[in-house]
Amino acid sequence: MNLIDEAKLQIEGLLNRAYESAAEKGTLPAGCALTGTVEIPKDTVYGDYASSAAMAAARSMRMPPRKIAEALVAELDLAGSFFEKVEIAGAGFINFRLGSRWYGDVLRTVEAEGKRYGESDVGGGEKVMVEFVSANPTGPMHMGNARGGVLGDTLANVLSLAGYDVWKEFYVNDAGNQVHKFAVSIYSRAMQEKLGEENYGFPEDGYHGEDIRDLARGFLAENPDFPEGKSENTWQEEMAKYGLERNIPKMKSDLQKYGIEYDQWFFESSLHDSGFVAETVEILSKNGWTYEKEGALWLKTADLLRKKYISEGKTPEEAEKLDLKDDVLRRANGFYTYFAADIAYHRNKLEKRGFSKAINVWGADHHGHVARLQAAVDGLGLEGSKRIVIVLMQLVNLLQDGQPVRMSKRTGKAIALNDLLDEISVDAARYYFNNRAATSPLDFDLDLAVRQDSENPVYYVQYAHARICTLINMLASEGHEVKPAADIRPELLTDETEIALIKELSALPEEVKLAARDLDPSRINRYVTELSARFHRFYNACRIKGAEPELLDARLKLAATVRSVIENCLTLLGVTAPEKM
RNA sequence: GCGCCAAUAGCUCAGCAGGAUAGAGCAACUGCCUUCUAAGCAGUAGGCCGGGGGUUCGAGUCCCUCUUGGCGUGCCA
Repeated sequence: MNLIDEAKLQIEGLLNRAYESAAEKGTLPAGCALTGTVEIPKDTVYGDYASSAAMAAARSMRMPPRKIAEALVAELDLAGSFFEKVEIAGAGFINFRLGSRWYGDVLRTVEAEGKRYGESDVGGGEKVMVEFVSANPTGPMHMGNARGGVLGDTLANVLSLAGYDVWKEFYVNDAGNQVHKFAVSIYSRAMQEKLGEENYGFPEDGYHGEDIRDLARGFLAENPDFPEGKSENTWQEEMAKYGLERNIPKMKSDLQKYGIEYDQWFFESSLHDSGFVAETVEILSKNGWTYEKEGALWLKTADLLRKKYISEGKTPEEAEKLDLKDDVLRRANGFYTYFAADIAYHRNKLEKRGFSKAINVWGADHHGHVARLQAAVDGLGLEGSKRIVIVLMQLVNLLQDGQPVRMSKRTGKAIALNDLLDEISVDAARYYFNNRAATSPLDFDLDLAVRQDSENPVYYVQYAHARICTLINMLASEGHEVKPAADIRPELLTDETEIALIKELSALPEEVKLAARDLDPSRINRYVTELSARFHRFYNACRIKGAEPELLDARLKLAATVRSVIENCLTLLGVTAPEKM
C-alpha cells in the first residue's frame, strides 16, 4: 500500500472511531454511517488531507455540518497516526496536518523500493495485451503511428508497474484487399518503368507514394525478365511479397529507433492460413448470428449491437431507434473481409491465448468499428463488450507554416516517421507525443518541432535530473556522501519548498495507479514535470552546500530521492535521464 | 439524418468517479547569477470554464437541451 492510500485509510479509521465514541456519549446520533471522501486540498492552508464526512452526514444526522465536525474532532485520537494536528474549516471540512514521521517514511520508502518505487498490485497479475500501431505495411508510417507507438509503449510500461502482466503486440495486416492494391500499385509502377509513364495507367485507388516507385525499381533490378515469363497474377503475388519483406522490417527498425519493442508481430495471414477465420465465422453462424444475401455471408451486427446496448442500459425502444447496419463477413467472391479477420484475431487473443483483456490503441477515425467488434465478439460468447477495451487516440494534425498538411497514404503525402528523428531527438519526440491525453487532438508543428531545443518541456525534467547528479558528485568530492534515510533527520526539512517536494514524492504510486485505471500515461508527464518544478523551487530556496551538517545531510538525501523518482518516471516514459546537460 | 469525441487565459492544454479563491507551459511585462548548472527561480498581467435549464449543502466536473468544430456511418482496412 502506498503512503497516500495509507494516510487516507488512517483518517477514515480515526473518524469512524471518533464517531463511535461520540455516538456512545450521545453528542452525535447513533446508527448513521460516515461517508464522504478524504482529499488532498489544493491549498495547503487547508491542511494536508481533508475529510468532507461532516458535510456528507449533515442530512442523515439532521445537524449542521460544523456541529458534526466539532463533535467528531472532540473525540479524535491522533496518537500513533501520521497526523499531528486537526482543524475545522469552511462549511465543515475536517483538515488534517501531517507530522514529521510521515515525511521520513516517504524518504525511507523510496530508498527501500528503489527502481520499483511507484509499483502497485492493482493489476493483480492480470494478463492483458496491449496492441498498438498495427499500421498497414503497404507504406511508411506517419505521425499518427508515432503517437500511437509512444502511447501504447508507455501505457504498457505503466500497466506493468501497476501490477499487470503485459504483452505488447503489433498486428500486421498482410492479407486482404489492401495488400492486393499494394501489389497492383507496384505492378503498375513497374510497367510504367518499362513502357513509359504515359503508356500505362495507374489505378485511382492505388498507393501513390514515392515508396511504391522505389519498390518497383528494386523489384525490376532483381527481375530483369519482367513482365515476361509469368502471369500478371503471379508477378503481383511476388511483388506483394517483395514489398512486404522490405516494408515490415523497416517498420520494426523505425519503431526500435523510438525504443519501441514488441513481444510479438502477429500476422493476419496466419489466421487465414490456419483456417481460424473460417472456423470463427462458423461459430457465429452456429450461434445464429449470420445469414446469406446476394451471395455474401452477413453478420447480424444490428441485432448484436441492439443486444449489447440494451444490456448496457438502453431501453429496447431507444435501441430500436438507432440506425444500425449489418456487415459482410465473407464476400460473394469467397474472400473474408477485414472485419471477419479482426473478429477471429480477437477470439485468438481472448480465447486461444487467454488474455483477460485486449487493450487496443486505435486512431479515432476507427471509432465506428469499436462497438461492432465488441458486439461480434459478444456473439462468440466471449464478452467482447467487457474484455475488449479500445483507447481511441485523436489524430495528429500536422502543421507546416501554420497550415494543416493532410496525411494520407493514397495521396502519398505521408511524412515518414524516421524523417522526424532527423529533426528532433527520441527523448523530445517521446515526451511530446505523450504530453497530451489520448482524447485530445495533437497539433504537431514541423517548424516548431525543429526549433524545439531548450523550449521543450522534456529538458525541464532532464535538467532537474542532471542538476541533482552534478550536486551529488560535487558534494561527494567534498566528503558528503548521500546517507541512508535512517541516518538523517527529516524533521529538519521544514521549509515550505521541502515539505511540498516530499509530498509530491509520495504521490508517484497513486499516479501510476490512476494512469493505469484511466489508460492515460500522459499523467506521468504531468507528474514528473510537477515534481521537477518543485525541485527547482526547492533548489533556489534552500542552499545545500554550506548548510549545517545535519541539514546538509537531510537536504542532500531529499535531492537524491528526487533524482531516483525522476529516473523512475523517465524510465516509464522511455526517455533518458542524463547526468550532465 | 444517425453515432462517437471535443469546447476552460491571447495560444496549447491540466483540472484526479462533485469540494474551499479554476491551474501549468508558451507569448507579454518586472526582478534574481563574485557561493551547489539561469535549459532555473520569484513576481505582474490575463477567465460570464461555448449558451440555457436541472440535480446537490456545494457543479468546470453529473443529467437534459441548443450552438460550434473534428471524425465515422464501404462486399476499404
